[in-house]
Amino acid sequence: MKQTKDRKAEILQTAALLFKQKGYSAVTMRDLADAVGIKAASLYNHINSKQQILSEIIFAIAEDFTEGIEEIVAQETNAQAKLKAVVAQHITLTADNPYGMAALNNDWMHLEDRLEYYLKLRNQYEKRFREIVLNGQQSGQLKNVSHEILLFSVLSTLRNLYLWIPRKADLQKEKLIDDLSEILLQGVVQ
Amino acid sequence: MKQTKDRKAEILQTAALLFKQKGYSAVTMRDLADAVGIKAASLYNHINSKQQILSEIIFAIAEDFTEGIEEIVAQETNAQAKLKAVVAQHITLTADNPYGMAALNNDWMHLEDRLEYYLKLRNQYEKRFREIVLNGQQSGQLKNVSHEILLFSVLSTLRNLYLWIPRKADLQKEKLIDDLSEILLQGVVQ
DNA sequence: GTCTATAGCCGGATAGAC
DNA sequence: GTCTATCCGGCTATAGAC
Repeated sequence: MKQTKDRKAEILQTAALLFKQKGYSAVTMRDLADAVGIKAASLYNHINSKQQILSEIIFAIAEDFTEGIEEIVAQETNAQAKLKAVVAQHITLTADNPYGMAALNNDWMHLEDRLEYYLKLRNQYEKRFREIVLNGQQSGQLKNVSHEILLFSVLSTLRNLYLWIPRKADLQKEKLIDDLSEILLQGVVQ
Repeated sequence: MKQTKDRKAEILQTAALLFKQKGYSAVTMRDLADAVGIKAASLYNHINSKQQILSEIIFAIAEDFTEGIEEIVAQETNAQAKLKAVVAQHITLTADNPYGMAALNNDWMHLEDRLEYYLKLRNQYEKRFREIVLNGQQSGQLKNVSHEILLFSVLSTLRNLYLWIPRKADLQKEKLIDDLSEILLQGVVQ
């Protein structure tokens, strides 16, 4: 009834929502089919396997992040501006696709054939982020605490945005970028 | 061969490790038995069900957190000291049981009978945390940004410690408490 | 306390009619 | 493009021997 392309997008979107709620392994093809309103066997006219669904959801986002941080690193701005740009990127990509972000964060270990490629992208992302932090410390803009703790702390918050953003119905993106950057960069104490 | 009590502790500990790696649903009783070095059927001499394993892992920690934050709230100290005490509690409990923390964070939705009790404990914890933040804002110690964003940001980092602490073989707990409190409270900019 | 064997159910995926 | 029917393998859990 529906066109293949629309239906496939609907399947991927619904799958991402279910993966967020229960995790990849706990979602069955029958669960997914029910949520879409068709029978499990019919899913296979649009996708080849459950594994392919996970892979498409994850890499659509992972590649955006990798490209985005390369642009930020290339900017001729100071470390503080680069960190704010990273915060903005996380907020923008998470707001666009919060359930996909959940899969990226929580279900990557269930990737099979493309697990190595995922790990490569993630390591590349963290390497670029680390460069920004180390440069900021060398130039005296950022505190000389362990860059590992700094990286862990900021990235933990950014990676968890998917838990928080969908609850804000009327998301004021620019305000969130300003407020969260302020908290992460300047702290919470008056 | 082994005593029931030792074996049960070994099973719970091994299960927590496997749950961290793949999530509750993707870990089979055969996986767990293999990792312990016995056959799947033998697990049932020590535990009643897979569900009971998850429940015991999660509530052992969840109750510690709930009790701990009640003590912190009751302290006669300012908001900054209370927040540092919360950071210290998270670091201590995570260092004691990092894999259990993973289950607490990622697998709680697979609780069946005791899901409501879990949600009650979690809501109580967040309520106490929110009280600390709101009091700190009213007394002028903490910035007047949205307390929701502040809470989300700090709690995201603390809840992700389980990903980071096990990688630090020679964890210097007191130093980590100082450094992470500094970053979360005072920010990263010089 | 551990084993082998197996019950009974549910998982992903395919075949073929419409 | 969706359906019914089904394969077959893997799942949790139990029975009963040692």
